[in-house]
Amino acid sequence: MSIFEIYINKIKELIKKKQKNLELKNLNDFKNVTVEVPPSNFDSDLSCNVSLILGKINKKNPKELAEKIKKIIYENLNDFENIEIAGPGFLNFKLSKASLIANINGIIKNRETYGRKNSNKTYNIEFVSANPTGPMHVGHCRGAIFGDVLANLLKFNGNKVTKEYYINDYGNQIYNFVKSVFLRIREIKYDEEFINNEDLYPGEYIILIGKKIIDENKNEKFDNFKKSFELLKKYSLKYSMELIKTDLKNLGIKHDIFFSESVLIKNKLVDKAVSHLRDKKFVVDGYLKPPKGETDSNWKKQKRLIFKSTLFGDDTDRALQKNDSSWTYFANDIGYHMDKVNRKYDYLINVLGADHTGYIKRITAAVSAISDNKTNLDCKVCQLVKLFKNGKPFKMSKRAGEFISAKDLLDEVDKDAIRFIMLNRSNDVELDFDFDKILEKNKENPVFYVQYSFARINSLFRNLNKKLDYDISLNIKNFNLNDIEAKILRKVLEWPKIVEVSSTKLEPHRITYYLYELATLFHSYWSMGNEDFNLKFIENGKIKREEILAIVSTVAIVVKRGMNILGVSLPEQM
RNA sequence: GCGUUCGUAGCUCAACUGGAUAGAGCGCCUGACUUCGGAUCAGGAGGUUGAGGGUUCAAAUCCUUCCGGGCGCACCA
Repeated sequence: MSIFEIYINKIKELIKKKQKNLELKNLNDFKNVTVEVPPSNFDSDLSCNVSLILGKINKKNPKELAEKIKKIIYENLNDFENIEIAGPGFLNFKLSKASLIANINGIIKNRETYGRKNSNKTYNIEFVSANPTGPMHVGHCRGAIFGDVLANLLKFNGNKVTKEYYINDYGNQIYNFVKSVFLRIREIKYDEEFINNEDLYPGEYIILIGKKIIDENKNEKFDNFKKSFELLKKYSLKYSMELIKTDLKNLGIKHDIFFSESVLIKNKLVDKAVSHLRDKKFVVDGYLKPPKGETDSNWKKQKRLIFKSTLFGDDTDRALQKNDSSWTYFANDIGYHMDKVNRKYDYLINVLGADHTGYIKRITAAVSAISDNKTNLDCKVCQLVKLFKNGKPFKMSKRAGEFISAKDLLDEVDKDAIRFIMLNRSNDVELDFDFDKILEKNKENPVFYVQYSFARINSLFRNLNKKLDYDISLNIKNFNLNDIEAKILRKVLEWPKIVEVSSTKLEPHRITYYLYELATLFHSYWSMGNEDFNLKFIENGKIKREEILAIVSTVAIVVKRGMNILGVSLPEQM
């Protein structure tokens, strides 16, 4: 349990017990009552808003109520050295030396699990799901890393997480992809010019795939597209998935399940899902309304199968069949999601690119319909990545087949830096990715800055001939923290809160920000010895005070836990 | 037009699902290297949180009307 949970529970219990003395009629289950980190300008470790909340529902002056609660806490708990009432009625607590020591010891003792928010749910995270028509590009990287770190985070808390990739290996795009490979093969084998048009994939990788296929099928003439189609499809998909899997591997990502759309269709999962929804009357024969703003000249009214997604909050009902009565992409996706629902996860998460925002309502509607509102699907959108080099943006042009691929990125920048930078923004904000900054070894590069703090801590321990997990013993009689040490410890105590919020909100960027802040405090602490010789850590080869090692150890522990979740390496020396 | 998302310091962004005096980095100005690794640090200037209205003890955060950018918008995937 985190320090915040421990004290919120203690305070609640105490107030419940003393409810009459406090003349509180209504506790309302302590809804919205929290223990938080106070703003940094207050010299306190913890802060509680209980008197503001209870004051309001009991129509009492919050400051007066706070005084009473403060008195009761003093009389019943001896964890605090000081309690202050601040602002409109916050209770600010300063922990006693004994409880500070207990906390530090607890962190050091439970270094592997410190910060964990215990939970044992099952999650399915679908992410990347890049079309198998070509290698991954930079935008996919962001979603890939986001999903992977989310998985790490949820696993850290004790949940079971399945990482899944949906392969869209069906439909027109695959036809065009295979055709492109065919035409490239004709080009190589028979010197026929490859004439690009909008439906085809011109990229260089298509040529490579073509060459590989030629090598593996020496006797095949490739004189008839129809005849060669199945063979070409098999190999083309295989090789392009290999490209994608290599990129993922180089980013440090491994999915548990690759789920194929064409297998889904072959196994009639779509038919099953649709008839399931038809039984519930959510799928009917009907007519779609023409899109608004469209003049009806192009609009053909046609009877088709329709999913009534408006019953579940969508803006319009959605077609499940095309004009030729084959399934739409959405229908297939319903089949896929029914399969996920049937696999009985507690939570489903889809990580999507910004261009799929418009798809969210209908797919969440579908999941609600399939599961009778029992399964919750959370769609997280990763916004665009904008690349910069030499201060200038580069553009990606899909038409010319020129885009910056994950491989291009990995060739220049190591995976640690890519992972950290991609998470250095909230997922719903566009991200500027600067090739130059990321290669620098200074403060402008946050990955380096955080790694460097850990390296410095290791260097300190090396100088003392001690190991990082050396058994620190603190003595209550002469335990004393200076201002910066108290500040650092408060930051370290905040770690469980960061884990909790990041995982409940599914926002891993909070971890990168936090680690940067922690590293800043640490570097500042480290450098104080430059200003004032008395603040140096070591004298005559020995540590001056045991508290220093304790504080620094807790920093190392948290940095390590954080970077593990981010999947970023943490060298002991740089 | 509809939906969705964002708008916070000169620039790029945070802000603990409503909290206290809105915080970082870059850039700008001023300082600290006989170093426990200066690959760093200390200090300063910089804000009507796009605009107006509302909800309340408390709003960048919730509601509402505008303004402005991104993305999407039958039968593609």
